[in-house]
Amino acid sequence: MARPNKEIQALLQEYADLILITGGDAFRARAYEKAARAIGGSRADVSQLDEKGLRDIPGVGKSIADKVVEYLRTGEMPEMGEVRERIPSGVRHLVEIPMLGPKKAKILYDDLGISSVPALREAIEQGRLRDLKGFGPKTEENILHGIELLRVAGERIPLNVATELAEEVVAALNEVEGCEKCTWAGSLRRMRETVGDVDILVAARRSEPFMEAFRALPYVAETIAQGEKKTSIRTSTGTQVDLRVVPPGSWGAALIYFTGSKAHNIRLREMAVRRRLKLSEYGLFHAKSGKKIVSETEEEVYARLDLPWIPPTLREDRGEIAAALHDGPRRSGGSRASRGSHEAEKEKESESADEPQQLPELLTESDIKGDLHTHTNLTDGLASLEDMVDAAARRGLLYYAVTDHAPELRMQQMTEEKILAQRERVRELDGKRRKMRLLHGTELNIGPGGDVDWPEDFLRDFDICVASVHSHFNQNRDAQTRRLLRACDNPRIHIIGHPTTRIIGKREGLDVDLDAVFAACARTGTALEINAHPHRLDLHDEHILRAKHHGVKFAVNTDAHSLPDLECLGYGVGMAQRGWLTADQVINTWPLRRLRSFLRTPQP
DNA sequence: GCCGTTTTCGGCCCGACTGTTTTCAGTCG
Repeated sequence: MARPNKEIQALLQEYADLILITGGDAFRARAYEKAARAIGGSRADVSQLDEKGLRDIPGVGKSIADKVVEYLRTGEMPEMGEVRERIPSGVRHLVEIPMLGPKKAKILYDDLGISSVPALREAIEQGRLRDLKGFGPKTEENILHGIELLRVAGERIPLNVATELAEEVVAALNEVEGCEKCTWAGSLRRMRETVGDVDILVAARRSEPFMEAFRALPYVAETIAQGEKKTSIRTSTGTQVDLRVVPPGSWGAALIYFTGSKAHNIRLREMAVRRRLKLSEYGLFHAKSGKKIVSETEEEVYARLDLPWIPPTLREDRGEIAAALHDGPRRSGGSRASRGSHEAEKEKESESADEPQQLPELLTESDIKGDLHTHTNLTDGLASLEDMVDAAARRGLLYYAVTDHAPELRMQQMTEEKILAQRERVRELDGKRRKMRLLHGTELNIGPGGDVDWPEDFLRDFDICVASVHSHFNQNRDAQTRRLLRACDNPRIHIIGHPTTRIIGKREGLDVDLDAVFAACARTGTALEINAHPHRLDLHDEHILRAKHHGVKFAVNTDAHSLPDLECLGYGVGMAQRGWLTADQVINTWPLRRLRSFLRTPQP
């Protein structure tokens, strides 16, 4: 997505936050927030738009359009400068703490002069919040917990942010003369749900031009370390990026080494040692002579260790080595390793895994035929039905479900009339965009007792029903579990959306007996969503691995609320891969006929 | 600050929950 959009979005959002913190008009703040979201979600590159074009974006009026034009022209927004001078930037970080909003942040700053998260923690520890109006012991406790959540998440960045950054760095370094190969490695390549720092690997004969180009990137704020083989920088948004340049002949070994995980690498090195070899980022060598054996591609290195190539998303030391040994090196062309040592290895590695299994034929993004959870501006989406459908069709989907929010999510003001009118329009558009077929559905709200919004006979006429928890996050474990089990038992519900409802770094998942839910899903034929939104990624890999054992089916959905959201599918696929899923276990890889039959089958 | 077929002023998603209070403010979705 266009970088200026994100920049403007952040700027307007910051301005909205500051309006609230200074006690300004809440509606004015909301207007900025809305405009920020609309610009962030807009397909058009705002830096290419004039005032008129900007005002065509819903929620952007004359005042905001003028400010944006001014900012794009001069790099400044005068109003912002003024308010920034009055409010230290740290005060704004206070509202990033869950449970702490602008009103409380203002009190903390006005009465106690607290202008940073560490200062707030200190003030709580010193008991200085005790006589502040509206702050009790429970609030203190919640704030401390919120700070902890923030700290844990704050050191890591969301997968999409890291991906966008890595794409830019790789694109820039690919332009440097002498670049033979360039890609990202590390936890980003393994598609972990959050990323601590971004690792970039280049294959080239000379490293200096790359180090130089790297340090000169426009968003580099500081150089942390610089040398011949490695340079580390920090971006203006605080993310560390490491660049390693290796000789082209070492590419494969280096890519394995820098992709990790550490545990996976240790296992590989142990296997090398048992073969009287030595594995490093420069290659696989004879231990005694130091003579290089292989190092050019990942496949070669794995094969020489009697393994097929292992997909990066599996390299977490969760049994993938044992599974790969089970398969042997055949897939990658094979080697002439001695039979005896191979068999011994299998046994040894199998001991450490719970049960020997084969490497799965992993789900890939191209296996996904449709998206089964999406929104439009009929509720809280940013784009119209027509635009969402067009964009989905352009992405090559064969089918697409429109599932706007049901009435219990009251802020969306859904009614039967509205959803029926939408259904008519969906029927008209069905098959009209690159022959993509449309399903009309809804995202129901699972109430505190497990009931859902609309009556049974109204639900029957939807092609598909996703049901999700949007409220009452703090019920006790028993109640929460009963609630979800009741939803699983509802024959009208096909998919449980974002099953744990966690928001990465913001909100923990529900306290619920997930194994009971997984078992119920398997029993009733209710699919579990793998929500691809980078802030959710829910279920996550470990849950998927557990659910899979129960025999559950999954749906990898974007939950798109805007056109760019449709592009997030790959993050969900990454999570599914980390959960060792094959295409057949994911219902939206199925042909439409099979999917429809699954949706129609009355559940026991 | 934005918006409009009930409009150019006066609304602005609205209800629930939590923790603080003693009738309500702040936060969330």
